[in-house]
Amino acid sequence: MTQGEAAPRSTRSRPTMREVAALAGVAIKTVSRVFNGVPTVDPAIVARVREAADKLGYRPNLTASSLRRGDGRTATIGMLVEDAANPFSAVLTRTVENVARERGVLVLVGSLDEDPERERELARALVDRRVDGLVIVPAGRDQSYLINEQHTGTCMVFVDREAGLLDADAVVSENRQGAITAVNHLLKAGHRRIAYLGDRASIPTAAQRFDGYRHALEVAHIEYDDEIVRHVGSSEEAAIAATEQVLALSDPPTALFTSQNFVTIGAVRALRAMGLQDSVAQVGFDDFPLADILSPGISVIAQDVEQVGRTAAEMLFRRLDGDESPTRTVTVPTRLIERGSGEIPAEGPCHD
Amino acid sequence: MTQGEAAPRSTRSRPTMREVAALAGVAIKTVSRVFNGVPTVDPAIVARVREAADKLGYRPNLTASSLRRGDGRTATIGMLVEDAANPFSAVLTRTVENVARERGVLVLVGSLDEDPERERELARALVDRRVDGLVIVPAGRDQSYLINEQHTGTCMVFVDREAGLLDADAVVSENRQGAITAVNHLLKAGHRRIAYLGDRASIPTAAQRFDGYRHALEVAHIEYDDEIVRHVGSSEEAAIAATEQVLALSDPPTALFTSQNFVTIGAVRALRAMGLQDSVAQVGFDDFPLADILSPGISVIAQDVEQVGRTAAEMLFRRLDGDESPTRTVTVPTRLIERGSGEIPAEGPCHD
DNA sequence: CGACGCTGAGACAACGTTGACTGGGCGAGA
DNA sequence: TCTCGCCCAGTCAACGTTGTCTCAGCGTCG
Repeated sequence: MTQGEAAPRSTRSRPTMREVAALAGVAIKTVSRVFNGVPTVDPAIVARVREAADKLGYRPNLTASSLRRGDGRTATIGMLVEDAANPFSAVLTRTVENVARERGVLVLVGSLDEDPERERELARALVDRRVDGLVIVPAGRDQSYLINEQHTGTCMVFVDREAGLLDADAVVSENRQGAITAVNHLLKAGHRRIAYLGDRASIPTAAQRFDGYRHALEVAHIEYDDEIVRHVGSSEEAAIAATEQVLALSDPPTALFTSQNFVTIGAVRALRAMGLQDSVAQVGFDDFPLADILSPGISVIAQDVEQVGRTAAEMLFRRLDGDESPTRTVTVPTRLIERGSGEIPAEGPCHD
Repeated sequence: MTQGEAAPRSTRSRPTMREVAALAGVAIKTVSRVFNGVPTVDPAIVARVREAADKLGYRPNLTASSLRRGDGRTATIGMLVEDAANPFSAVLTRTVENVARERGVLVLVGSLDEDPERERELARALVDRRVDGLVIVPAGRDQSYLINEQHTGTCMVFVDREAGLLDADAVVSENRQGAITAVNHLLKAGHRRIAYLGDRASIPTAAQRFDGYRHALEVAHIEYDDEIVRHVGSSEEAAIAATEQVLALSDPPTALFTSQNFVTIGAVRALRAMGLQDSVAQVGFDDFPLADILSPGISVIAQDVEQVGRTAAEMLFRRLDGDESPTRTVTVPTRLIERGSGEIPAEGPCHD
């Protein structure tokens, strides 16, 4: 809490083309031409205009420009994620930003916190600012409120989950197959009693992963037991509690499939607190930093978040460039990373 | 890569107030009044206008509005961070977003990757879009290029590092004192040979932390030895290499002060690879997820990123509300979190 | 030497909206 | 009954820019 000096505020207002034109002794339209790189302007005049602009500290007003311009483009896209602070959303944002930057496009970011109401509000706020396109990780299950915007030319791509009640492009991870891979991996290590701990079942990705879990068990002829299935939401605390509960059962699981990031971490904490990290196997869905450095390392089904983000951004810009092909959903593969926790063998009598 | 249906694109263009007015049978100005909540409109007319707007799917154009409006506010601020994907930046972004949201303000985000050129480009891009204010984690050491914008009424707050050659508000963490605390903590555990591993010295925060390191050693009458000081940048790989190097010295350090996030994590990896995690002490600057779950847990000087972000956003909005008090720099305290790695005692002959 | 095309710059209107002003209708007070 | 003032909706211009059109000047070719 230091230093200072008289703060010079809003002394003069921002110069406009009019003022630059006056100083350079040309018409306003000529200034416009110079700043738009129109080649039919006398180099001497270009120099005079540039000089005048520099002297005044002139910067073009993109909002006015986009208003007048034919295409009405704002060179801005909107991005709605679950929470800008979480690693998945952060990496996604950055990847989209990278693609956008190549085209001089900036990204407006909003966090939804899984609140469908907020999703609508923020989507509207973005539309009101006339963003050229939207990248949305939807919180709700009904995006029909965007149907109007879609018809009036706002391009949009959904990420991680498909849009509900709206025909739109989407990029998703291979959730169901990833879950199947995870469970099969545990089965291969001899486990027959595998708990499922995941996010609320109302969340589409969670539902798909759960579906994969059930499918894999069914194929292996293992009876489904909802005693060892918990849809706990995405908090570490809830995951810790759930882990403790299932392991306190009279017939506890020998392996855990944790289908969401924070759930995985919560389970890791719980296992360590109980000293079971080396005897209960675990495979998590979604990789996380330092998963490899724990002991044992945590085996995961890793999503390729960069690929998801890049694909989504590229699809969006292709639409903006006029692609009118039918909408599609691109599925990005996941892959198993073995680090130790998923390879812990089942204890007790061997069923092989 | 599935599904599809004829994609209906840009069929009609977005409706305007003119069209709503025509449908409702009123003047365009009346529509404007309705959407701005002006109370002197007949409720029956309000209803008619709203109905017409809904039928057309009308949404006001904020860019046009802000152009015409007296204050010229766009209800958008710009945020430039080091990398939207890294946890520090992501949390910062989210905190600023939260404060902005309360005021109906959206946030444009850009990543600088420590590139001063990019900083200028993106700052310009934001100014060209007439953002109401800027929150900047500066990459360069010279922000005088913003002097014009400052004088023409663009408010700005710098975060994590103060602005160079520009008198502007800033919110920074207690870097020097935090480093002193870290080193003192290691001294208290009996260490006399403490390595410094940090980001490039050209980065202001790194320089301040390094300064704290030297100061603490000086106060403790320990001779400075640049054999065990490495300014390695912010990559894990470089940190791993540096850690290996200093520990391979004939007179290796018994403790490490790692002054940056990725450096800390790199050192953690290197120590584990060498099996030294329980014999070489370590204190890191900046907390990171799962630091507590490692064994030993990693002791850190934690920055209060939320507080930094919130403070910066609040300062910015106070300026936007007309605060013309002298600029100031707010310093947010850091705190030591003991988790084990920093409490490992010095081996060998005791000097006490 | 005159008509013509071309080059380069300016005039004007418009993008979608709102600030400032105008004007019609109506009730109240003289 | 007339006037004054108020209430409410409409007209007009302007925000900063660019698309369209116009026009002056000049070189060229028949």
